[in-house]
Amino acid sequence: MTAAATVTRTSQTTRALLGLRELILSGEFGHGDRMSELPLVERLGVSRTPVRLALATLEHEGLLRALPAGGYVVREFTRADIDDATELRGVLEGTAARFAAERGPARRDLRALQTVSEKIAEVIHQADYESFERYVGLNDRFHATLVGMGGSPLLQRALDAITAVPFASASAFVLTEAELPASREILVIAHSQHLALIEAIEQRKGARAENIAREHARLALTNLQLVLRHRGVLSRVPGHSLITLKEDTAPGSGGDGAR
Amino acid sequence: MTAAATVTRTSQTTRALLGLRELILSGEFGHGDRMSELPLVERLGVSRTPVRLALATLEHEGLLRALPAGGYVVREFTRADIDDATELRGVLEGTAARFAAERGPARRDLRALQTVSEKIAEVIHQADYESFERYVGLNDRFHATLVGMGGSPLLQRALDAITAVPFASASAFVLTEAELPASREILVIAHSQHLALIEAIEQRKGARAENIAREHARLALTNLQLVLRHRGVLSRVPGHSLITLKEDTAPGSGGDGAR
DNA sequence: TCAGCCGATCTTGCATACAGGCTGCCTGAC
DNA sequence: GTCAGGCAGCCTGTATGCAAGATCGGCTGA
Repeated sequence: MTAAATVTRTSQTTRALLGLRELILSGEFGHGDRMSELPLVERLGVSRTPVRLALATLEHEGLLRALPAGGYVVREFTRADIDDATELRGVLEGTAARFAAERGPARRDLRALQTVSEKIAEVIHQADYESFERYVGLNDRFHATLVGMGGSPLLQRALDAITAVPFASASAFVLTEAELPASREILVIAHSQHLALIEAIEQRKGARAENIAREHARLALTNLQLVLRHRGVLSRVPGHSLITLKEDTAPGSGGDGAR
Repeated sequence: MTAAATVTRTSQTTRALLGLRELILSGEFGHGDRMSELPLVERLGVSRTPVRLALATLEHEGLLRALPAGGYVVREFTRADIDDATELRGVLEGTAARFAAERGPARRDLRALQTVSEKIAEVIHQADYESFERYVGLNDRFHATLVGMGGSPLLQRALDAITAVPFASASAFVLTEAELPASREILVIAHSQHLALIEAIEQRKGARAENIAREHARLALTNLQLVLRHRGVLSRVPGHSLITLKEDTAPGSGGDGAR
């Protein structure tokens, strides 16, 4: 107890939650795998109580599915789930943008969006991997600011629930495509949408802002299609083991199809 | 949900969850009240473990708020929260309607909507309290069918999260206004919107369906305003004790303000 | 050889014991 | 009289013990 005391002030439940999410998203468990408590206790170094609480939380988040007879299994996500989650993210972010426009954005929020946007403009004109990493951070900040400008905690909660789905977050595939040729063009398009979004909000054009945000989210699906044409890179996205793409069962190739 | 079916399998956690929700919504606890575990154990007749699990669930649902130092308090809902929740419900139901229209509705789903709609048409032309009760059931069924037609489990989840907010469900105020004169007119309007919605979905006009569903949700706010003009009836809505309407804090009246 | 039944083990759900921390009150000293 | 310090009670987080249930495998009988 004293040994790890310096490591963390976090509670056991938090440690269990983070550890479990990491285990699941890293592909340690595939979809359908049962999450028995005792092995997890051993694995995570905490007792059953926090593990059980973390499991319940992950079920609420949608990463696990509760069995009728008790216990949890890792959920499966289909291509349709990703499409749905992305579309819904667009709908909700669009609503946030509309709210921001209708209610009149705060001057400092607009400035924040513009500042992030300018930094993004610098980053996307470089092609190195580090720039892509910076882009992810900036992009997330842009979206977080935007959602915050909606001024609705409930909306924020709903969005958090949606983006818990693997692959549904705003910059899910950016790092994946860092090495793909067409990637930079997509970032350019995304940046132009950001600019248009800022303009629409500034001019308090709610409907336009909403539509732009929706279309902006759909760009992620273009990303997905791009990534799917280069199968190899998919495996570096966290949570890829939870996805089942029907056409993915390539005939004859075998590989890890053993399971 | 499945009311009678699960009665036999009543786990302690489920009992605690239902009991707690009942306690909170019935006004037993006001907003800001701390939900200590031991008193609840005594009250609900189950041990701390299921109580704790139920508390965590209610926090995920949004009815409770976790304190930084540990423990939970009953959340407070403002008028802005209700407005937001209603608008968001409209956005999500609108999305469900759009999905249904775009993907092409199943024949039997359309029939179901029409059947419910015809029954509603009969009910709204009677003014007795029983008819209002039947209306609530039919209305909920209409909305549930509509959301199901969206074909998106994620959307369904998000909507469940929204309507957990007191006053945000589709027929939150209907029973309240059963005795108010203007109520029947509102039901007539709602019914006409239902019909338009069915038509739009049938004709696969997604944008129209979406807009109608949004406006349909906003009708609930008209309801709310109507109810607020007759303060007395508000107290029979479940969860009213969680709402703080700013103008509602009459100065000096005291009453149960003793906390 | 196959099907059905029985038992053992694993697993979860529940209860409770234990420890640490926070709050608030009380008392003593200045 | 006031302030500070300490103490006690409560409250939560965590661990573990216990029992019921489900599942799986093996054995037996037809």
